[in-house]
Order: sequence, then C-alpha cells, then structure tokens
Amino acid sequence: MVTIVVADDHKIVREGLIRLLEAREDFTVIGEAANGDEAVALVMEKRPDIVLMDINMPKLSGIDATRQLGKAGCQSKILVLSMHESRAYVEEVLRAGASGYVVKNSASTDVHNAIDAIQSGASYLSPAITQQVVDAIARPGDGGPSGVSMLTEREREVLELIAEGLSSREIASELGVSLKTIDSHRSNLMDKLDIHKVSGLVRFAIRAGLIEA
Amino acid sequence: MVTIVVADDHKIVREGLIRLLEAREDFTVIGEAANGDEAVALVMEKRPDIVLMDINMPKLSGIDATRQLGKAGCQSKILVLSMHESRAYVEEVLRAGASGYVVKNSASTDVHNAIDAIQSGASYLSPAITQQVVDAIARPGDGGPSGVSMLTEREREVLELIAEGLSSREIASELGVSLKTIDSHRSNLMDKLDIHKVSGLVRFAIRAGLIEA
DNA sequence: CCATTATTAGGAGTAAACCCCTAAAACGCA
DNA sequence: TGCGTTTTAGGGGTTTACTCCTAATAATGG
Repeated sequence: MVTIVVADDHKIVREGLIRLLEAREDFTVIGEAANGDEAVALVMEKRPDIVLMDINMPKLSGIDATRQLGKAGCQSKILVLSMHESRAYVEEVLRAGASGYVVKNSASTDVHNAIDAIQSGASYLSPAITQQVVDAIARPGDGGPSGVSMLTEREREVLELIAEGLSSREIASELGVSLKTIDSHRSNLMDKLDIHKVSGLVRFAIRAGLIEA
Repeated sequence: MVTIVVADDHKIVREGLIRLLEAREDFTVIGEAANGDEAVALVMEKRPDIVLMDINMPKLSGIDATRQLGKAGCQSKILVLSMHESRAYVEEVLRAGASGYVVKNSASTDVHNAIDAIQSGASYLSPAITQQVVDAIARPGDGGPSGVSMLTEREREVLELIAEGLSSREIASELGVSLKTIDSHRSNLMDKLDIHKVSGLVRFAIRAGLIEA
C-alpha cells in the first residue's frame, strides 16, 4: 500500500486529486495540506511514501516546501504538480529535490505512472516536459541553465527593477550609477535572454520568480 | 438528469471535476473542452443544462466564452469556476452572463449546491464571494469597479495584445485599424487604470487573468 | 430626441526605449 | 601575468511609447 499526502491550495482540486488517486486500490491518501507550511508539517508527522505537491501555494511554495523537506532529511518522495511547462521550472523543481514533475494538463494515469515510477526509486517527468528537457540539452547555444542563471547579479537586479516598472533613469538613480550603465545592462540582458521588449521581460521575471505578478 | 459540459484547460483538473460531478447520480457530464473556443463550439452543439467553466483558458477566456454564448442566445446556464476571489472578477463574470461563481477553493458539495441553484433559475455565489459583493454594493462610490470591468471590450482587447508583447503598430495591423486608434485606446485604458507603463500593464493583465505569465 | 459612450482617427511634441558601436577599471582565475 | 568577465560609461542614432489636444461616426440608453 502506497501512502500519499496531497498538497494543493484549492480544496476542490485537492478533492478531485484524491478521488483520482484512490481509484487505485493500492494507493491511500493519509493527509492533505492547503499550503506549503502545512505540507511540511504534515509530511514530517505522517511520513508518507509520496507527496503530491502543487507548486503554487500561499505562504510557502511547493518548491520551497520540497527544499525544506530535503534539508530535514525527509525520505518521502515528492511528486510536483505544476501548471507550467517551462524548462526553468522543471530545473528548479528537480534541483529542489523532487523525484517527479507532472503538469496539470496530464491524464490521471500519468499521475499513477509517476507514482509507480518514483516509488521504485526512478524519476518521472511528464511527456510534455521530457521533450523540453531534451530540447534544452540538444541546444548548446542557450542550452545550459535556462534564463535567470545566465544573467549576472547586476543584470538580474536591473531586470527586476525594469519588471517592477522603473524607468532606466529611475533605476540608474536607485543603484547610484549612470543612465548609460543601465542601458548597457539592459541591452546585455536582453541579448542573453533574447527578449527585446519590456512586456516580455516582465513576464519572464514573473515566470522566473524574480517578482510577483 | 442534469447534463453538464466541463471546460478547463488542465486535463487533470477536468478529470477530477468530472468525478466530483458524477458522484451525484442525477448529474451527467456529456462533454469537456480545453479552451474557450472549444467550449463555445461544444456547448452550441450539445446544449447542456450546465456549463462548468474555468476562467483562465487559452485562446478564449472563460469570461469571453460566456459572453459569446450569451450573445448567441444559448440557454445553457453557466457556472464559472475561478481561483480569484476579487470583486472585479465577480462583477465581470456576472456581467458576462454567468449564473454562478464558485471559487476553486470550495468543497465539491458547494459545486453541487451551485448547480442545483442555477438549474432552478437562481444565481449562486461562493460563500467567500458573497461578502465581497455585499461590500461592493454597500459602498458604490468608493472603490468603484476596480480594474478590468471599467474597460471597454476594445480596450481590453488592446490591453491583452500590449501585454502579450505586440507593439502599437502590430496591434493596429492585427485589428485592422489605424496606429492612431490604438494610441487612443492605449491612452484611454492607461488613464482608466491609472497605470502608465507597459510593465504595469503586463502585471495588471496577468493579475486580471487576461494573459498568462 | 438628446446625452453619453465607444470606436475611430489625426497633429504635434517630449521622453523613453532600443540599437549600433567603443572602452576603461576591477575582479577572479589559471 | 595575462585572460575572461563584470561593471562601469559614453556617443549617436532610430523607433516606440506616451501625453496633450481635437473630432467624426455609430450605437446605446434615458
């Protein structure tokens, strides 16, 4: 019997997931959490085999919760449930110590398969994701760490301020440097990310978790 | 027997919802859609009693889909499922012609109750929502309609394209009007929202669910 | 029928964004 | 010590964005 804890901030989604899980007779849900804090506490207490963890949760994100459980030496395998298919997310989730990544746009059988896989010690990535990871590896140019990690500290800082709505002049004054310097950083980070519009930068910054929407 | 169509862009959520609905023997799900366009087509074809519609969907949002169905004279009652509890959303959803508004953080029984209610011609709002609506009615002048609902159809459209990264020129060509027209819409919507930068518009559009991050 | 609003369009101008270059000082690293 | 990277800074240019005006047409609503 595989014991499972479900963490998702939407009760109705949680209920649906539990039904989907318990359609398998060898799965049993022994607890549910509505945010990251609750999830960590519950998992430490119940020690389930599997944690089905949503990424977007208040207080503590699913990624941070995963990270904390890892540091605490928790043996439960974590299967992250996400609505994002972007490479950046997958990287971060796996780095945080999760054993699997399933997009919400999956069939219930995918979740079953994922649990079977990580229960036996393997990793599991949604079919939709595997392709992206393969693409990322195949592409050497921007291949490495996608996005934020290819930026320097300063560029990240500038990007954040741009996304927060400051003009280049305001950023220059904020950081105590010349307008032209910000212009350089701006150009450089735009080249690195291959995003050449403010709108794109904002969305990137949000996806990357640099700022909140 | 109450016939239902479920529209949500996440397959796994859709599956969960269907299970929750079919736990009631007098409910039967006769179709499912993964985006707004599909939903409209499917509902026009199948003519269900109820449409359980998510707001955040690609191509055509649940709100726009609701609006289209209303204009087409569709008799199906629409129950909107949303993760947002903000007043602005509820306003717009009801204005679009939906019969009910249920937040995702509800129990399945709430959805059952909502369907019973709107099936008998009533409206249904999640408990979490009712208070907000009452508040909004109580002080009409104060906050006013905050956000999206104060924009016109065209302004919303332009905002969406701005947030998606199109330049004014591209938007003009996309919508088949003059650059100056887009400039007008842009100015007007910026005045209405009191947001005067692209970065702010993008974040607003994301918060408002007009686009995805 | 009149008032308001939505949609369209333009003129004219300032500010900002964005693109092309170069280049110096500082830093770690091999 | 030299090499790459980061951070700094600038010159000069084109293109958008943004603001301030006006104004015609159509539709909506009291």
